[in-house]
Amino acid sequence: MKREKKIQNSPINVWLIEDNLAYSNTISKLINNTSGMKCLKVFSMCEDSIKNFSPEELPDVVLLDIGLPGINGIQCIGKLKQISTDIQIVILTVYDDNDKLFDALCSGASGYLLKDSSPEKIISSIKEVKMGGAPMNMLIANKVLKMFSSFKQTKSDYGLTDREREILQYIVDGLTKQQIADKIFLSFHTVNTHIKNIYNKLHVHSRSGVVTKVFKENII
Amino acid sequence: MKREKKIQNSPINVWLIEDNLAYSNTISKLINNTSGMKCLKVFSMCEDSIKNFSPEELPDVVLLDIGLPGINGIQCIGKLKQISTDIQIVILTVYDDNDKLFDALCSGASGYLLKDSSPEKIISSIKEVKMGGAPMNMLIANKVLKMFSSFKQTKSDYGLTDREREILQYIVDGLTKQQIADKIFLSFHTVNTHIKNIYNKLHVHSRSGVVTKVFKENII
DNA sequence: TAATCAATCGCACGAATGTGGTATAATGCT
DNA sequence: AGCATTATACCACATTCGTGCGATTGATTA
Repeated sequence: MKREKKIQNSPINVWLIEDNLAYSNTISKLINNTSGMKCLKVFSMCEDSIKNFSPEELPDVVLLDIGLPGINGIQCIGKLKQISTDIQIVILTVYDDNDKLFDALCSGASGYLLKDSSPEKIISSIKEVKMGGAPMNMLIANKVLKMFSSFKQTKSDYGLTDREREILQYIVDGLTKQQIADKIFLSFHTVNTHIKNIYNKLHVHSRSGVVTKVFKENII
Repeated sequence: MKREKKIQNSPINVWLIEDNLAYSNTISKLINNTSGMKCLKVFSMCEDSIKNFSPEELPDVVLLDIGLPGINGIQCIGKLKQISTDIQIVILTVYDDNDKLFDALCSGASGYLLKDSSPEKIISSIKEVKMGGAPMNMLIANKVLKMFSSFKQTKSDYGLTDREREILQYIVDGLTKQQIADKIFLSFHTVNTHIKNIYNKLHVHSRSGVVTKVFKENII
C-alpha cells in the first residue's frame, strides 16, 4: 500500500545535459514547475553526468543535447545506457539531419525532440517516455519512417538462373568448386561453367568481387 | 484566393481497406462525421482498391488493414505507393509483431495504428499524416526505436592490426595480392604474410570466407 | 634487459581459380 | 519447325591462392 503510493507519487527524476545556460534554466524551471517531475541535476557536459552519479539516485529520464563540447554527444547515450538500461534518454537538439538521428536511435535513445518544441510537448514527452513511449516531433517521426523505406532492398538480379543463384550461395558460403560439385552431384566442369556465367553476368572476375557484390547489392 | 480557399477547405479524401464489415462501418462513419475529412471508398480487399481507382480521384490517405484475405497486405502498400507516392498509407491492424511492423514501414507506410486505438487517435492520425507526420501508437513508436538499437553493430575485431585491416579492405575490394602490394608499396611476400595472419585471426581459409565474414560480422 | 609484437621480406609448392574454348540434351517460346 | 535458353559436361593452361617454413627490424612492455 505504502509502496504503491510511493511509486505513484514519486516525481519523475529528470536530468538535463545542456550547455546553453539560458535554455537549460528555462527547461529545468519548466520541469520543476510541473507536478510529477523534478529536474534534479543539470550538466553542461556529458562527462560530468557520467562521473557525478551515485547508484542510488539514478535518473528516470535524461534530456540530452547532442552536439555540445567535450566527447561526442552520441557516445554519451551509450555510456548512460551502459550504467543502466532503465534510464530513458530523450534527445533535445537543434540538429534534424538523418545521420545524427540515425546514430542517436541506434545508440539507444528513446525519444528525439527538436529545440523548437513547445514547453507542453517537452513535458508530455517526459511523461510519455516514462510510460514506455517514444516521443518525437512529427517531422522526426516522419524521417524515422522514411529511413525504413530507404532500407528497402532493390534486389538486383542480373538475370541469374535458379541454378546459378544456388551455386552463388555456395560460393558465398566459402565452398570450393569441387565441394560444390560434390554437394549437388554435378561434375566439377559443370560447376565451373556455371561460375563462369555468374562472373559474366555480375561483371566480376574473382571470388572476393562476387561475394562483395552479393552483400552490397543484396543479390540472393 | 479561390484556390487557397479550396485547398484549405477541401476535405481529406480517405479510403478504407478493411474486411471486417462492422469495424469498417464504424470507422467510415467516424470519418464522415468529422469535419475536414470524408471516407469516400471502402474496400474489403487490396485488389479492389488497385483496380477500381481513377487517376482523378486519388485518395489522400488510405487506412489499410494488413492481414486480410487475398494478396499480402504488405504488398498492397507498395502497389498503392506505386500508383502515387503522394498517397499516405496508415496501417490499421491488430498485429503488433516486429516483422509485420518492419515490413510495413519498409514498404512505405507512413503510420501504424493498432485497432485498439481510440476514435480520437484515429482522427488525429489522419490529420497528422496529411500534414506530413507519422502517426503511431506509443507502443509502436517504442518498437520502432528499439529496432534501431538492435541494428547497432557489434563491430567484432578479432584483434586485427591497422595494417591488416587496411589489407583486408583491399581484399574485400577484390584486389589480388600483387595488386595490393603495388598499391601500398609493399613486397608481394609481405602482403602474403599479412593475409596469412588475417586468415588465422578470422579462422577462414579462402577469400570468399573472409569477405563473407567481413560483411556478416561488420568487421572493418 | 629480455621478451613480445607488429611489420617487413623471402622461398617453395600443391591446390584452386579464372578463362578460353567446344559440345549435347532438354525445355520453352513463337 | 526453328530459335533461344538452360543445364550439363569436358579440356587445357596460365594465374593466383593458401600455407608450410624461416628471418630481420623497430617499437613497446614487463
